[in-house]
Formats: sequence, C-alpha cells, structure tokens
Amino acid sequence: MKQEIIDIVQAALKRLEKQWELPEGIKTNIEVEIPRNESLGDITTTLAMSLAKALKKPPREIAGEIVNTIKAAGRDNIFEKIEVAGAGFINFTFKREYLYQSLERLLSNEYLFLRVDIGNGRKVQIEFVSANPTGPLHIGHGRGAAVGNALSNILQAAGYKVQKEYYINDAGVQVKMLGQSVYAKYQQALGNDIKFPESGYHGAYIESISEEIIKNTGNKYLGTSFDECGNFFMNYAYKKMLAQIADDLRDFGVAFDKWQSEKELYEKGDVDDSLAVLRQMGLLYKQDDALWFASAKFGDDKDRVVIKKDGEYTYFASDIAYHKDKLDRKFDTIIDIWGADHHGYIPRLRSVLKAFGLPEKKFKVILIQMVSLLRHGKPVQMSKRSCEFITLREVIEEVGADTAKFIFLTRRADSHLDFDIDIAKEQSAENPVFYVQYAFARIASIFRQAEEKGVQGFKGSGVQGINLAFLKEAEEISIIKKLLQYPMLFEGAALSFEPHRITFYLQELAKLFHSYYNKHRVITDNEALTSARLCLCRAVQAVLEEGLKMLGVSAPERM
RNA sequence: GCGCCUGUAGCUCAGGUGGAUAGAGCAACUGCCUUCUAAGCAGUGGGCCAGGGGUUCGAAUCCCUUCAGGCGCACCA
Repeated sequence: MKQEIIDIVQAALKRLEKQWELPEGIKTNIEVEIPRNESLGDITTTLAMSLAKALKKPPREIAGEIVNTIKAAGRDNIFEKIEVAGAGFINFTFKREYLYQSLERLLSNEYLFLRVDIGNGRKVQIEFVSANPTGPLHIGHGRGAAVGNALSNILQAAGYKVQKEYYINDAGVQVKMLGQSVYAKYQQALGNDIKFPESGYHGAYIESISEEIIKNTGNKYLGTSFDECGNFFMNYAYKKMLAQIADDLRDFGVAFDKWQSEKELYEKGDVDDSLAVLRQMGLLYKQDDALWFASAKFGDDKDRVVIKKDGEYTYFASDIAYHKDKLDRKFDTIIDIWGADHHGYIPRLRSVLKAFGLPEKKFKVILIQMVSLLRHGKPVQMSKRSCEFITLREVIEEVGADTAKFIFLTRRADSHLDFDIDIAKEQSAENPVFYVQYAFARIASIFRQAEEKGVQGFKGSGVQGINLAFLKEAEEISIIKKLLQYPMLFEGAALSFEPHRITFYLQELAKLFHSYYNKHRVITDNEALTSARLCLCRAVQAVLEEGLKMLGVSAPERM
C-alpha cells in the first residue's frame, strides 16, 4: 500500500521536476502517512507542503499539479478519489477493488505481505537482561526481557539476522560478595557465629543455597576461612543463580542465542587485547598511577579509568572488550537494552564504539524505565537493600507469562510502567491481553462452527472462487483498511525499535473485530457471503497471530 | 551544581523524525445475551497537551526558559 503510493507520487514528481526547476539538494523523499480521520482518505502525503518553500508556491497549488500529473499518467486507476485538502495534503482513497485485491494478496501469502524487508540480511545483535547472577530476576528484568525478545522477533521478521545475547557479570566483586554472603550464612547455620558481610546479599535465596550446600557437603567447610574455600562458595552460588535465571527466562518464553561470560573475556585475554588496540591508537594514558581511556575525545564528559591504581580492572575495561568483540563479530547494528538508571553510562560506551570506528547510528541503547507494582491499587514497596522485590518468577506464577509480556509492552520502553497485578489477573476487558486473544479465539470458534455446519467455500486457506466483493458493510471496509495498514505499522516499529506500537495496533484491530462481530453474522444462509466473510475473518486472525507472535504472546484457539 | 528522562481527560498512557478537529483503555452513567464465546458490543459526558517565550505557512511534537517529579554524576558494578 505504502510502496504503491510512493511509486506513483515519485513518477509524477519526476515528470514535474523538469518544469519546476527544483533547486539542487532539496530532499524529495516522500513521506506517507495514515490520515488522522478515516473520512479524509486512506493514505496521505505531505510532500506538497514540504516542497512549498523551495518552489516558492502555495502548497495547495503544488498538490494540485501533482494530482493532475498522476491523473494524466493514468496512475489514478486504483483510487476512488485523490483530493487536495487542508494545508496541502494529498489524500488518496482506494477503490474497493484495490482493497479486495490486497486482501487476497494478504491471504495468499501472509508473510510476504505483512513482513516488510528492511534488514536485507544484515546482522543485528541485541543484548538484554544481563542481570548480575547474584540474585533472582525481578519484575524490572522481566520488562527488559519482554522488550528485548519482542524487538528481536520484529527485527528478525523484518529481514535482519538477529542474535540475542545475555552478558554474565561473573568476574566482579558482586559475585565475590554473593559467595561471601552464602559462606557467612553457611557458617552461621552450622553454629559458627561469624559476621555477615557489610554489604552482603540478604535474600531468602542466600539461605536456601547455603542449606543446599549443607545438604550436599555437610560441615566440610565449617571453620575453613573464606580465603581457602571462597572459590567453592562463589562458583556454587553464582552457577546456582545463573541456572535459576535461565529457568525463569525459559518459563517466561525468552530464549537467548548466546550467554557471554565476562570472566571468559579475561581468561581469553580479550580485555588486555582490546586495551592494547586502544593503546596503539594513542587513546590510553597513565595518570595518578591509573590507566585512563581518553573517552572525552569522543564526546564523553571526562576520561575514564580502565585500570585502577591498585592494578585491578574496572568494570568498564571488560565492557570495552565485550563491545570490541561484538564489533569483531561483524554486526551491522548493536543494540544494548539497559535499566534506565544506567543512562549515565551511555556516553562512555558510545565513545568506545566510536573509537573503534562504528558509526554512531549503528549503536543504540534502549533504556527500560522502572516498573512499579500495584496490588489492590497501592504500590508494593520494593527495595534492593532489604531484598524486598517482586521476582519475575512470582509474576509469571501469579499472572502468567503471556499477560506479563503483553503488559510490559503496552508502554514505551522509556516510560514508567504501573503494573497492576489485580488487573493482570482479571480475565476481563480491563485486561488488554485477553481482549486481543479473545478476538483470535472467537474467530477460531467461528471456523469450528463453519466446519460443523459443513459450510463450503472458504476453509481457512485459498480464495479461489470466492467473491470478496460481498464485503461491503462499512465495518468490513474499515477492517480491511486496518489490515492493510499493518505492514506500515510493522515497518515503523522495526525502524524505531518500538515494539509497543504493535501492542496498540492489535488492540485497535481487536476492537474493530469485536464490534463487527456484534453487528453482523459471519455464518449466514448466503454461502457466497459467508465465504467472503470467512476470508475476512481469516485475514484478521492472521494479522492478530502475526502481531502476537512479534510480542512473544500466544494466540489461543479457545479461551 | 552539571547531565539525562518525564509532565497530555478523574486515573494509566498513546501520539513526539513538525501537519488537518489531540486519541485509547479504565473509572462514571444508559442500553444490548432463544442466533457464530457477554473475557463482548452500542451510546453519553470529560482537555489553557505543566507555565512563559521563540522558530515556522503550520508546534503536544523543534529551540530557550521557569516550575514539578524521577534517575544519574566513582580509580562501584
């Protein structure tokens, strides 16, 4: 739909360019959008208005010339009308025949029709969640997982080769702290009254890991110093946590292609190697006994330390190595999804990638804002310190993975989200995921009915011999138009990395369908009409299914 | 103090790479089940797009500024 308009307008523009004497360097990329109000037309372009200045002519006059040229070239055959309106919009309204033909194309090859190829097989890497393996995933990580997963699905459908990756911070002091916490709990449980580490982890999971160790090894380490047996506790605890995180993500329906260990980067020598490259470029220097990276040269506020004066690497050092590794793997675009509280970290990492020669546009950080959980309309207090936070596991068990994912995707990523657990549990109109799934299930039910009644004609595939011109109710035309908008919507979501656009679209489409369903019967005594309506139902179902698939949410046949 | 994000209907939020009369869901009120799932539908009301200035043919959208909220400003991760 969009491409046809662009082609037609482009052709007209080409003819007009000669007589217009358009100044060089004026951009003539044609912006196409859906009009705000359906009565204005099906699709519109603002081209005339954006050319007005360069041509020194009123926009409406330019629009008129474009429309006349389209008509003169006979390219207006798919339109019922083309109008110049408002300040200079060119509004196109399609003929019914065009709508039917498009619907037919959708039905005969869903993926080809719905999935706009903008990726061309280019490689994209999306790193998300990447929570420290020092505790269970909480609800905020769940939001990151939902967004990363949906974005991966969208980009993959848009023709990118996508790799989903989880970065494991298993090298730093946090893992050591985890080990110390478990060690302390272990000693205490066995009667050795040692002090619990000052900033140790306090969650119940610390206790259960320690109990597990006691069960497996008895009092083997009772009284042994942490220096001697610390590695055991660290490894045991973080591997346990990592396994639990992997389980949670699996049950949430999010699968990663690669789990990259930070420790491994050190062991392979990647950290030293990447620093050596920066040193060769003259971007590292010593000052106050520490080693600095000249990130300010690339837009950071100040330079950053990579090796502290005590000889230890900073967290930033391994991040340099990790992102260098991403570049070496020849990704066209690198996307990092972080909690919004890490936003201050963006300039320094951007500096690294710039230093290594990646164009700015090829690195994208998506920030995930906080989730506050509401129960009985009141916020549930969560604090990291006391470990009173709602885990992703609890959310999955309480409301289900589908609902949680959908709700996480009902907001822009960088906007705060109130997650109302009572609404999420409620199976009603208030709960948007059921509303959309219900539309899908209803259609499935219609097809079961049609099957039972032995309706001939459309059986769920193929439109041969079916006359779609029977679809002439206003609701039917609206639905067809909405369906045809999906590719544009999808393309926009992919280009802007915004999965939530699909969530909104699905709710709108479901609304149109529920409304139609209540007003008109699909299965009627008129077989030709029934067949045409079943075609429409199938198309709605296909688009709902496709959209839900992008969000990582299931489309149930029955509810 | 500096930086980033946010401020849109009673509530929760879309719209934000400038475009037409600013939308949705919820809440409130009124109707609709002998017919394909009422987890549904139809209707009604609801707005100085935080305030002020600017750029533009045109601003919720871009720029400046004020106010309010959140989050960052380590040789922590």
